[in-house]
Amino acid sequence: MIDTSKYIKVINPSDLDDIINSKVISFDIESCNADIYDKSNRILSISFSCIEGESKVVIIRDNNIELLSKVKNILENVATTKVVAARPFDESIVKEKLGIEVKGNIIDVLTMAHVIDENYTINLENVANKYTSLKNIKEVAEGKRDSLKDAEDGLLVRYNGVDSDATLRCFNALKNRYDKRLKRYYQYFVQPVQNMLSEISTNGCYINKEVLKSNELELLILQDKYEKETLSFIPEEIKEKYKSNLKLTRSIILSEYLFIHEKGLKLKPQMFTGKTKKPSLDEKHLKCFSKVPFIKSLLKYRKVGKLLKPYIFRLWESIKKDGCIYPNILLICTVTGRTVILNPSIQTYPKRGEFAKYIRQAIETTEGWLFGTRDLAQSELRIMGWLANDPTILKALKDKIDLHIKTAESLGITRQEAKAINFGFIYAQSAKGFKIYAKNEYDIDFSMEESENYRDTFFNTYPRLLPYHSKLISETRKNGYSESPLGRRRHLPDIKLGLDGRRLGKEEFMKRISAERQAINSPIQSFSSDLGLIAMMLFNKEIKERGLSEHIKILWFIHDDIMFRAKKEYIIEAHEILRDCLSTKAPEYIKKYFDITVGYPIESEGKVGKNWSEMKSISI
DNA sequence: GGGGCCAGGTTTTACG
DNA sequence: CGTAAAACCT
Repeated sequence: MIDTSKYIKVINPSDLDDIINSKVISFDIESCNADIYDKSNRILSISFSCIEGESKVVIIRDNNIELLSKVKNILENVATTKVVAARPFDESIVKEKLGIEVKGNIIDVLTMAHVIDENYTINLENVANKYTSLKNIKEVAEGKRDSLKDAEDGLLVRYNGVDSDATLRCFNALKNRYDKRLKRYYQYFVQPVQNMLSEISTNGCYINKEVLKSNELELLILQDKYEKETLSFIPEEIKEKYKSNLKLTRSIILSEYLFIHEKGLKLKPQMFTGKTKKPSLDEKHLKCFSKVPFIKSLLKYRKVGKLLKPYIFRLWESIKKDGCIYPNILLICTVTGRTVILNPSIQTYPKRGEFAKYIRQAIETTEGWLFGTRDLAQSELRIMGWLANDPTILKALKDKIDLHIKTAESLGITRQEAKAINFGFIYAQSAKGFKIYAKNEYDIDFSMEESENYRDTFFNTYPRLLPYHSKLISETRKNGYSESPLGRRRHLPDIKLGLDGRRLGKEEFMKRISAERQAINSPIQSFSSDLGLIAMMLFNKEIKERGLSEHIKILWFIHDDIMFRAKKEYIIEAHEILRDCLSTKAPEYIKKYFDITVGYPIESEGKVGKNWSEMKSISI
């Protein structure tokens, strides 16, 4: 049982004196819901801890002015370090609902935990269970959490109190687990980037609802048309059999019509699903029969449906009262340090194909503003060439020869094919993997021998890649984790399977070679992402220092692409600043704080546009 | 003895 | 309710 006897409701401002006098405090907010920009949402209480096992909980819904001013003093005191769980929620909601700007160093214990071990679900309860003696903190809610709004003070105090207590205990436990290298990664990468992400989280992006509505209507009409058209091909016998729930999304109906039923198409399946070995129904396989009118129609129906449900309908849900979206950028989510964007999940928005414009047109700037994007040119290939010290890649970069063209020339294939080969082989794809890949992507049948030849030619062209792969694998085996140049770690226990000489079963063997490829990919992918984020952080800093905060607003980062909006008259300047942050300031920062010289030219390409559908390249 | 979709994600739907 | 498959992104 959790001892909640020292979680105390604050009555007088003086009850908070120990908090205001502490160097390190934790705090936690309870609100009606998780949506900061929801007008009906409000803060219920705020809890502080400065000693493990104790919490001071201020009930905000009582609206005690005297207490609120004390809370403001605490949160705005630059001299105290504030520890929270899950930035930037607490600081953002305090700013939005109470107008209080949290100042001083803000540290997120969930981030601290993720940097130590990226392989498990991060939430306060898990972290507390793993690192502290405070177990199962959800217990204090007595199994109910949905009605905190009307909960009696006692429950609110316990519920809120345990969170700030757990947060403080996690902080104390986790800081002892940081060695020098992790500390450096945290201090000079994680912390400043998280501060930047918190700052830009309030830079909304306008959505043109008229455009969205009319595109949606157009798609709904198309969807209806394709559905009727597709269904009309299916014979009555099959329709009758499934009449209780006749839908084109049901695999059983499609399979029966395509492959099985006497009155159906009787097609011979060529590709099968991974786990269950059923005839595949995905686009790739269906395209093998692209002459069949039913399949053409079905694929269109699917495309339109895909655009409507996850993209257009979900986008509506993300638009706030002011007509803007405020996407949530997560820094601690993926095992390699790539960011994830949610609400809406814009990093998956279609970019190519005839339907992409239906969603991207609605993401539009307001009058007088323009979007700018800048993406890192061939980021991961360049990083691989640098870290492997591969003479061919480094020379091509020096001579400004496109790396995909270089591969295309060496292997006697097109640039597009070379692109796929580059991305496959730099992360140690096998000849057999390549054979399957070439079949899937280009419908080219290579013999095993031809595939092996391509692989051999590739690695002869870039001779330092294989030795570098071996080095990464052996280092990861030794340490149990791979490490990026800046010090981000990826724990890969499976890489040690079979090293004791034990014969491995197929499954275990697959786990091991998968871990080996991950060991090769992780440091590269991680560094690429970190570099972009450092540049973004420096861009943000530069914007503030030049007094341009009202004219340039950073929006988000999609793996190698930074997106911002700027007033028309500042768009050129914004691009110039960001370009310099990427190619010059970021490597300077990395040299200064990590003592690493980035050994390849960092180049980026800029685009500008009124909406996200029609972005045009610019020569800056 | 050889095995093998390059890696990292989100969201939706159907199904047992 | 968890898993698999599908479709979208870098």
